[in-house]
Amino acid sequence: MSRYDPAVSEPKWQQAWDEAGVFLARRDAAKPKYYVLEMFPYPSGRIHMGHVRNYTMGDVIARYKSSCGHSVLHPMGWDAFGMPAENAAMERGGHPKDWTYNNIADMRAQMKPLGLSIDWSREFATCDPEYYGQQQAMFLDFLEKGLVYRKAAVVNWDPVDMTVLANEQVIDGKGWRSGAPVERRELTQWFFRISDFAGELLSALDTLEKWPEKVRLMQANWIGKSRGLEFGFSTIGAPDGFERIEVYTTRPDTLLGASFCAISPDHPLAKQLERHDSKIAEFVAECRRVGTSEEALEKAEKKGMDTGIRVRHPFDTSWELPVYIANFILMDYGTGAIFGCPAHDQRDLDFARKYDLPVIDTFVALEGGEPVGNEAFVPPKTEKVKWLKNFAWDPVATGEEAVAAAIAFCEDKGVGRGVTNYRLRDWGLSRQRYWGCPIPVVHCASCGVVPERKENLPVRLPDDVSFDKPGNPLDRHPTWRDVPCPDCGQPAKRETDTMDTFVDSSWYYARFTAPHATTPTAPEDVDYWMNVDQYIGGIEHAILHLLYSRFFARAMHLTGHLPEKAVEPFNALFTQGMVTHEIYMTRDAAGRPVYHLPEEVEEGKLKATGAPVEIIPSAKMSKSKKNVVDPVNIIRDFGADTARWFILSDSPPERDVEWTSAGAEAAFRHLSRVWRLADEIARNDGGEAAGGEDEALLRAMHRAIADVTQGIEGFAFNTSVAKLYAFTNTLAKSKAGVAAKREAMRAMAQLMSPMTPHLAEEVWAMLGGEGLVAVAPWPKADPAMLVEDSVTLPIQINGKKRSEITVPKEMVAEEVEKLALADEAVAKALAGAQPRKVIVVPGRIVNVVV
RNA sequence: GCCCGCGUGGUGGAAUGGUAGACACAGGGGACUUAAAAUCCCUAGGCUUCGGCCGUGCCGGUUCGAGUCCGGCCGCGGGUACCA
Repeated sequence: MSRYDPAVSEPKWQQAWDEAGVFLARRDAAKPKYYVLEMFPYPSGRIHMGHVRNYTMGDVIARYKSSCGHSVLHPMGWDAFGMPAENAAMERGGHPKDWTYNNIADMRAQMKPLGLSIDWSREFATCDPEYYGQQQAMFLDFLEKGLVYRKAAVVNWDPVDMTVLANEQVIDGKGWRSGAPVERRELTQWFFRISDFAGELLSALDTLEKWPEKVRLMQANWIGKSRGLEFGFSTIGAPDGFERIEVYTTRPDTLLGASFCAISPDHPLAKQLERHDSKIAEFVAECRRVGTSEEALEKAEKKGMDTGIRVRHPFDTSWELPVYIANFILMDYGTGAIFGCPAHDQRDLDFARKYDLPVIDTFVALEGGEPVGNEAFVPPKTEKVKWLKNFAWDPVATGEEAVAAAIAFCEDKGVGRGVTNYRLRDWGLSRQRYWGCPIPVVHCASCGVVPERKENLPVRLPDDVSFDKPGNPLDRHPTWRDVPCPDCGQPAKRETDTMDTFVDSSWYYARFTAPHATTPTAPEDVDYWMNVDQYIGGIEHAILHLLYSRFFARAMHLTGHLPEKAVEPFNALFTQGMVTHEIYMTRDAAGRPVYHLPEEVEEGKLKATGAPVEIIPSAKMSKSKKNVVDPVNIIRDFGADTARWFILSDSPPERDVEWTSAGAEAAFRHLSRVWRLADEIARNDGGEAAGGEDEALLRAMHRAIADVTQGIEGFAFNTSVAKLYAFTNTLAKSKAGVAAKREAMRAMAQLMSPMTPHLAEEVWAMLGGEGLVAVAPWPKADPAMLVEDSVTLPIQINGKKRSEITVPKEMVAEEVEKLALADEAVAKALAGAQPRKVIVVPGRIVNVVV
């Protein structure tokens, strides 16, 4: 090779790694293990730069840990069930299974050239019957342990297509295909009892020290622990069976400011009323058209309707409050009914103003405070305020103290009880779709819901299905549905709902430890490999996927599939940012935007026509905006190492990174430069250095080892890259002798090997490195080579830098202070006066306060 | 709406509360070349009366010292339980 040619070099080294089997994960009692996992991809058919970024980061960690002497597990698989496969079948014909497996083959072929250190022998897809069969076995174990149950739940219903819609398929309250207004409909569905674990899932967050604080916070808020009061209003004029309305409130301290009671449109009382009252029926129907997502419900205009029913205030039976049905009350939270205190809650106040309800603002207020206008007064939780009116507590109390006192008072009076409530709801796993894991139960007219026998697993998806009609083809399958009851043998019907794809991704990490075991997990393998030491993926999974996985690991422990140590399956979590790109746009004759691929644009103009394009600032790469760069093209043009180097170089891993063609070219130029430098050093075998040059280079080398290692350990790959740039500059300019240069260049190869593994092998081989750099031990920085004799300190006057002095590293503070005060700039600033204060931070800074 | 982040030169970014702008991109200047490409070197926050002054989204606070900590805004992004 006479120049750096990744097209030749990269396949060569990939073959060498394969032949040496260096990425096969082996249980090795003599070594510490390290399990690094990137969130596995959905097989859309094309890899994108986000994948490249995710897997490159994982690869850096995997290769680095391997060099540090760990036995590394770094697997890859496919999150292969889900709606896109069914949509493709509906739009283009064909079968979801073929579409999915073809996509997997395509994506695997696109990924392999990246040179990732993946143990491909462990690959699986969640749609493999071998995988989902084990998932069904676990479902049956969960069922036996009471971790799964059935109840009625609300779904989005498209009345024209006669099918259930995902929230994503509801656009402005209408079905995405039919355009018909969506309705809410109740179905009996399966649920995991994740809410039973709410307290533990919350408290265990404290143990996840290597998780980002923001993720733990988001999960804690999602679980939403609250302490409140549950009590009953007795009703006047309500239908039989509704003598009381149970209410949950986190604000019992404001009970004396109550002015209305409101119930959810899905509350049993609302359902009862709508049967006999057309106006209520109309209003409730309107509420139900909003869809089921919390976002849609909360953003909708707050509306209510007076039912005509009244309730009595628990402290004063002559005090009557109206009962409204309100669209912002969620049936899933608390009891589906609230009381409103407009003076001290903004939403209640808006509601009260809208419907002309009383605002009782004399109850809680800061002394001398203004009466409530259109802004509610919410007492601070932890700050003491004076309560002008209260029923039991010290009038000077914090909001939290007042709540606790109010609960105690109510319990004492027998009008309610303090309860701990969680916002977290049980996890509904039923999906009315074909392309998912079948739920292994049978419905029998005489035996009820009967679990399938384990020896009959997997319950396979039938292949002969059609997608010419909307809805779940399993429902209309001629034979698959009809089976004998596993208990009594009478004709019965199989459950046609399949599982949420989040179930598939809630335990795949455990399956990777023994992907072909005939049980869900194998004890020796989970004992050795679990937990995942480093998990890497997008922040968009901060709540659902990660919370479900934490629940699942606990459930798997209770059913004997995971050891206790694995109930928190991910020791460390890293959430990466997105890959973004500028958007190039022109407009058609009608003024509508037309988007163009980056490769069709040059210097702000369309290559084909020369027409100028409008450049829209960087945004997440998406097909619809055409601001996508295909990794395959980058690898073709520059090689995988360039793609890897660039994606690691510019931005901190947790932030978004903007892909630019200029940046990619610069990365390629740098790698070429490193290659040339290595080539030059390898060819030059004569000459000795002038004195001191060798040491200077070797000091720089040890500095680079220390800094690059620190960058990798701290997930700051961009700073590792910057240090390697600097080290390259130093090496290129160095006048050191050949031996020192060779040593430095070999260190360069090793330090680069996690990021640009192919180039590193090439350079390593050029310089006579032994074996593969992929298996060479990680270099260690010599602490003696890192210390400097002297240090340059900035001198500040009143916090602004005015001068600097260079002093011996060990100089004591008093000496430094003396020298600093003698400095010309300082003397000038002082003008003969004494400084008020001198702050000397050893080794850092001197600040003179005048 | 609610929860969680993020905001630093023309651009991506660096900076244990301690010299803001490391490293790189784009730019400018130069060397080499018949020329170009490639490569190498130099330069570079803004303003300036050349004394300095101003600068990390905006406003305020804590501190000897704030990009960093606190409070309040603005903008953008993620999630919001059936997208994965």
